[in-house]
Amino acid sequence: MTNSFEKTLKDLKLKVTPTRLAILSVFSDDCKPINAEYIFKKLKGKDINIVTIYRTLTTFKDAGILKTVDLHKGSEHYELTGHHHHHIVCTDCGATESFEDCDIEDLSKKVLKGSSKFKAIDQHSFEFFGVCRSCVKG
Amino acid sequence: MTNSFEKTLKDLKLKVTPTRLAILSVFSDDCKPINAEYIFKKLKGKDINIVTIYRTLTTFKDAGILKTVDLHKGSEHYELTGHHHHHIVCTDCGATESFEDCDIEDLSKKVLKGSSKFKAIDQHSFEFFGVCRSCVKG
DNA sequence: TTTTTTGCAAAAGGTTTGCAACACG
DNA sequence: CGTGTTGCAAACCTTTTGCAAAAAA
Repeated sequence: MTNSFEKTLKDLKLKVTPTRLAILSVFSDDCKPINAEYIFKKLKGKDINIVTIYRTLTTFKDAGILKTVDLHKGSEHYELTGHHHHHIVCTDCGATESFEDCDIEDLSKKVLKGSSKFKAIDQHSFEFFGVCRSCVKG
Repeated sequence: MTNSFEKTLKDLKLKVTPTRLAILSVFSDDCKPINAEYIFKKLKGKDINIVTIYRTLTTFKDAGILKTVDLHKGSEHYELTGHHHHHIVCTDCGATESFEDCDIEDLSKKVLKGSSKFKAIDQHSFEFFGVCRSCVKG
C-alpha cells in the first residue's frame, strides 16, 4: 500500500521526497497542532535539517495541505487542513483539545454586513484558553 | 486637568513616569492594536529605548491596563482593555476594524461542558481576516 | 533613602535567506 | 538532464536579560 500522502503531493505537483513524507507522517501520527521544533525532534534519527522543516511547512501551507493555528505558544503551530475545528489550550501546560461546534458562518456574514471598511472575510482565528483538569489540581 | 492615566497608574501602585504616560497616550490617540515598534516610532522625539517599551507593555499587561491581540502580523499587538470587542484584519494591508457583536459566552459554556480535559475557560482569541475595500481595488 | 524604572549592550528564540550540492521526475 | 529540494552557515527580527545609573515616592 502506497502512502496516501504520495498522491496528495503528486496531485499538487510537489515532488515526493522521503523528507516530505516523514514530515507528513508526524502530522498523521499526532493529531494536534505542532511546530517545527516538535517535528525536528520526532524525526531526530533521520537527520533532517530544521531549515528544511521550516521550508516544507511553508510549502505545505501555500499548497493548502497545512494551516497555521495560533496557540499563543511563541512559535507557529501547524495542522493538517481538512475538517474545520478549533482548540482549547491550557495556559499552564499547553495541552490542547479540539472542538467542532463553531457556528461562525452566520456571525461572519453579520460582521461583514456591518463593516464599513471590509469587502470580504475569508478566515478567522478562534481558540479558547483555560486550565485543564490536571493543571487545576496543582 | 491631570492626565487620567496618572490615576490609573497610582491606583495600581505603578510609578508615574513621563515614559509611561507617553506610551499610554499613544494608545488613546490611536484606537487600534499596536506593537512596540509602532510606539517607538510615534515617540521618536522622546528618545525612549525600545527595551523600555517592551518592559512597559509587559508591566501594563500584567496590571490589566493592556491586553494582547493576535493579528497574525509577526509581532505582539496590544490595546487598552476596557470594552470587549474583536477585529477584522486585512490580510493585504493590515488595516483593522473592530466589532463588538460577539456572543461567545454561550459557546464557551457549551464547549466547556463538552470537554473531557478542561476544567475552566477564561480567555478566547477571535478575529476575522479578509480583504478591505481599498485593497480589493488593486 | 529605598525601590522601581530606564538605558545600554548583549543574548536568546524563532524563522528566513543565499548558495552550492543533491535528487526527483 | 533540468528544475525543485536540501544542508549549512549566516543573517534577521522580535523580544528578553543583566547590570549599573537615574528617577519616583
